[in-house]
Amino acid sequence: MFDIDNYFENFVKTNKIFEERNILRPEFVPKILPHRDNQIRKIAEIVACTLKNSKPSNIFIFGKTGTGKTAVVNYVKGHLNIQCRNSELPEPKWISLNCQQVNSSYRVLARICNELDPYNPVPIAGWPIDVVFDKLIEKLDTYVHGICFIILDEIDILVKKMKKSHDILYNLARINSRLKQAKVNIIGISNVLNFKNSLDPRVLSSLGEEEIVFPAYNAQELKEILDQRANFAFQRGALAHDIIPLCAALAAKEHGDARKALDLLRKAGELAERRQSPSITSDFVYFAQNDIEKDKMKEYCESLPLQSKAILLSIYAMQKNRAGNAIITGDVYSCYLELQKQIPGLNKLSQRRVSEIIRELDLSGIVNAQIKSNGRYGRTKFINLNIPLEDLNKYLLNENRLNDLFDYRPKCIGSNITCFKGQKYVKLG
DNA sequence: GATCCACAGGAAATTAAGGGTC
DNA sequence: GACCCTTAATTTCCTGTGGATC
Repeated sequence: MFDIDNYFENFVKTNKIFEERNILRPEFVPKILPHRDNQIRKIAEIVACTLKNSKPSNIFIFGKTGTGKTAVVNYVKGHLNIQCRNSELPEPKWISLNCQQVNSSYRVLARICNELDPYNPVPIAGWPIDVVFDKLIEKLDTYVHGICFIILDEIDILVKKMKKSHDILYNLARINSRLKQAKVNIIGISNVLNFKNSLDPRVLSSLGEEEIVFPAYNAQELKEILDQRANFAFQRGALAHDIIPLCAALAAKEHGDARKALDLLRKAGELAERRQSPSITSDFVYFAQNDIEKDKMKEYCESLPLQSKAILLSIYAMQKNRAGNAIITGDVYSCYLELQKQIPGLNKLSQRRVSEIIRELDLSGIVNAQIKSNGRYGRTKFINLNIPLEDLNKYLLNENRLNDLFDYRPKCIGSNITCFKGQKYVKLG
């Protein structure tokens, strides 16, 4: 039996690992941002005209996740605000939106309005979009006495999701011609390097006046970033000498993601602390890496809608019972139709939608769906689970409606015939 | 080289839901 | 309560794909 009192007593006695763990969190902005001098200088040069009360050019910032885009913008923002205060100029207004959460034209406009005037909020739905736009102009002129920077983080998601967002971005980029007093500057941030190609040329010419690319960090740069933070985050002697190079090397393998490197280091520290180890060793880093991956998968599976869980369960059932046969989209759909009848309150989806959900599962990394052509036997996805069956079983356990179906043996698996649109076909081997 | 299969996936249409105004 | 608006989810329709087979 676990001796909880003894554990707590030992926990207090063992050496502290962390001095200040928040320093390792991604939202922490350090006083110095290593290897981002060029980008800081470029943004500073563009926004400096704010100090002469002129509107800076709109900016597009590109770079993969964890390359310091948001941190650099926040860094410049802090310094520009201080400079404005020192020069007795009105401080610019900064409105930051993450387009993953605020992902429709209406919501973007409404959110900006509500940031400017939280006491008279625009409703979350119901108004015609041009009315919201007029309201935005009114609020900008009322509440902004200088420059208003609108930061659209992950702007590519907004554009990908909505055709109408092109119009809104175009209108936002040209909003200054309708403003009497305020001036608006747009900073678009994207993780997708070729995102520009998907933009309407009108939007691109008005919005992308300046472009800044954030390259990925290499292992040496990541090591220096980790060194800088670790000095303040950990107790002296808590880190073995090889830990930071190891974390940097593991993160560098994944397109130089500093956020991932910091996460890995923090998680390794937390594991060492929980195991009451006096220091962090490389084993804790590997455990942490494994834990981060598992946590991501678990969180992803648990947050899936019921339909996606049912499709995942169909792939699970096929893989468990397939006896060496390949799993293709048609099989998964047949199995899904069998399961759907047994899950209360679950509507039947079309094969088109099921195919789309399989694609989403593939993008998330939980399954591997590779398109292959079998000549005259057609072209389809060959699907495999990317995680062990027992792990998926655990991740889906929180969905009560699926609990009785983990041992389900699909009827379609017993025959070599599959049905589609009323026609029978011989299955692939 | 033409044909065929089993989808893949883009685009448009449809439906339902949530909220507003009058 | 009727009607309008936006959005999200899904369906329907359609064209494209790539390699085995004819």
